[in-house]
Amino acid sequence: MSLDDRKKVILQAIVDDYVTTCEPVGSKALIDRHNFTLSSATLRNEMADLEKLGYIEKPHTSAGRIPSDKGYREYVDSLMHIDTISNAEKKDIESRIATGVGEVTDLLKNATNTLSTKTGYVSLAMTPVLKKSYLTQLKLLMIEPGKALVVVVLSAGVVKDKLVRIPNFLTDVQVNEISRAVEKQLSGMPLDEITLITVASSVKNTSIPDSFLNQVLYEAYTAIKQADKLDVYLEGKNRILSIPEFNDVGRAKGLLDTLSDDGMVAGYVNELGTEEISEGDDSYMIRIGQEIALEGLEDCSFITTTYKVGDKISGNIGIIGPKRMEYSKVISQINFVRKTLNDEIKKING
Amino acid sequence: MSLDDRKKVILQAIVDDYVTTCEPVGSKALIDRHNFTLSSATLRNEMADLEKLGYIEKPHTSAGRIPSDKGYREYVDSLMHIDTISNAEKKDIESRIATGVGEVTDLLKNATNTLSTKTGYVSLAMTPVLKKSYLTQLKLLMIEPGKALVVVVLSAGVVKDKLVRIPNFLTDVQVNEISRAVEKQLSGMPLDEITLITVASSVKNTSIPDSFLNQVLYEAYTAIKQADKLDVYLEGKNRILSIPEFNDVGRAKGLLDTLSDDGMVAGYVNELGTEEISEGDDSYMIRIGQEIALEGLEDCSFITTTYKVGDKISGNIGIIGPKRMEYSKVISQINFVRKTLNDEIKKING
DNA sequence: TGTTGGCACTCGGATGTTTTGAGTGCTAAT
DNA sequence: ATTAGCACTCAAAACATCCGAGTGCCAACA
Repeated sequence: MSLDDRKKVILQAIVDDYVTTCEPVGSKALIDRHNFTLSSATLRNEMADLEKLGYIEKPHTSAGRIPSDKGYREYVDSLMHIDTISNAEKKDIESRIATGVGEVTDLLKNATNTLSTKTGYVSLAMTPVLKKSYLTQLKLLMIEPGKALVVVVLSAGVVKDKLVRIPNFLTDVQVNEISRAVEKQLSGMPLDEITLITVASSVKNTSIPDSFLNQVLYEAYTAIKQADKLDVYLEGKNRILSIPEFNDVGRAKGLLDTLSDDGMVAGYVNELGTEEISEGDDSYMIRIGQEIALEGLEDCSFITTTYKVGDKISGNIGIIGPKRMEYSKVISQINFVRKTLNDEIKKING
Repeated sequence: MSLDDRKKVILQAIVDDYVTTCEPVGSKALIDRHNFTLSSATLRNEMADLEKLGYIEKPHTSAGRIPSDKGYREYVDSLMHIDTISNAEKKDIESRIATGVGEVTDLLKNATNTLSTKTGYVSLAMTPVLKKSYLTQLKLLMIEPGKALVVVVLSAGVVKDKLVRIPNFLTDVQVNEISRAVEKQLSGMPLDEITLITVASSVKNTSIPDSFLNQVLYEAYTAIKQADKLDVYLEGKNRILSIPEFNDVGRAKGLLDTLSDDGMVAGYVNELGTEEISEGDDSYMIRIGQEIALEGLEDCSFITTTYKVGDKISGNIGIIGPKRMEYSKVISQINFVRKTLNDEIKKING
């Protein structure tokens, strides 16, 4: 017994109905809402089959059916047709993303914000994976005696900085000297090849005592390594509380607690990101329910896609919502956000 | 009829009990837990009086009493005695705050984090009020053709920066020239005296065409103004979901929605901050329930205190919790965090 | 006059019972 | 293979009951 066409149509209808009503759907209700040329009895038989095959399940004996993870999977893989997105909405998304932008991270913030508002779910974006990028500039900027700003510029156009302490008596001129020497040595070097040793060995023959020099270089090193860190933008966490599935404070807290651990989310998404995403214009990845290996997300789906910074560097952007989600709509939105984001990044990085 | 000593003791007992049990307290229970030399009947009379006076109220006819806002107010103003804080806890707080610190904002983040963990409530801190401070440095740093980093250093030791777009053909040397000119003109100037005009008029007689120069200066100006912005650090929002009062998703959402509007919270706290806080070592401000003019915080209390950066500049730090809160404990913690924060800031700004 | 034991009363919350109705599976007829 | 029909299930809603911590008030007492 496998999924014949009729079963597919029925499964599709069940998912569609459940998504909109959030209530288990029964044979009668299904007949009412769609004009099947079927009796409810036949439908029941088919539904019993679908259940045996694992595509739908019953919360309890005398209730309707809800899609299982496998059912959703079948749905997103081969049943749904992706929405088109109206021109008005396109305009809206474009203007939201392009507003008040100075650098790539601004775009990411805007994009997550937009996604969250548009979908009504939690959205997230990660900064580009910088490991694959290299250092283009490093500047030490004297702020006042004992304090300097390390400015790190990476190939992806990402700029990070860090305020560090330096020996009190170092002069403006000396700091400049170090700055130039380090930059000369390191610029162009891939980030993961930069070690404390390469940094330390970059400056030689200066008037500055070694021990102090090393202190400065160490700070420069940590600043570089810190720039390497993945940042996560999560938007719209509060919206979780509006989702019926999370009407229970306990559940909501479970989910929110997990989400508030940026590192954990980042790690997970990053891992996913290494999996293959086909290279089309409309490519995305979906993780449904138990497929998500994060505590508290058992009733959620995770839809991510990738954006690009230049040729090789990419990052992830996507949303987290309930399994019971209007996939077709959300996916169309994500795809358009991704497209806009890519375009805008190109504009910035010219 | 006013609050005689016995009534005060009773009110105190009611608040204490209610805070720990989260259940309306009745005459019998009160007698059981405290060894009053009173019968429950007398107690009932006294409680009826306290109710008439508005210090306590009944959720419904046949229930015990809970403190009213006025009751809490009386409690915090004259009934409670502030906890002392153990040495172990002091050490803990000190180490949490002083760990991994580079600049003042790091301290603030650590401090809010500490406060939230220690109290179990939401904690918040605001960056120093910068209006009273002045500009000490302004640097334009060429990143690549068309892009520059504006670094703004303020008297409070606060460093902010912003990546801006500049005309493509401007050279490193030209950017430096502008940078020096602007800094020379503006450094030492109070932030609120800096206007687009003062910035624009700071550079004269250069080789750069006016229209392009103006573009750069405009970006510098917005960067300065942006540095002027108050930042709010809010920590531990999730903890709200663990508070019995907010076991209801609707309420929790109301509160969280308000809190997620940083600007609104900042505005409110800032307004409060202008009110007088006495200058003792242990000074704090409490707003209880309806006294808080923010939607969704009707069942909350707001405890804030101020920290200092140098002589004149100060910022706020505090917590938001349920009205039903162990005030004495929380206040002692806030005070110690404040003290530690002040000490550490002095260390940094030396 | 303030205190106290006593008592009738209240009412939210817990517990138990009944009803309802949408849903199911199965069977026999088409 | 499809379908009408029927007996059965069970969560949720509606209704009923009970319990007890709590109250206010009164009359008696120090």
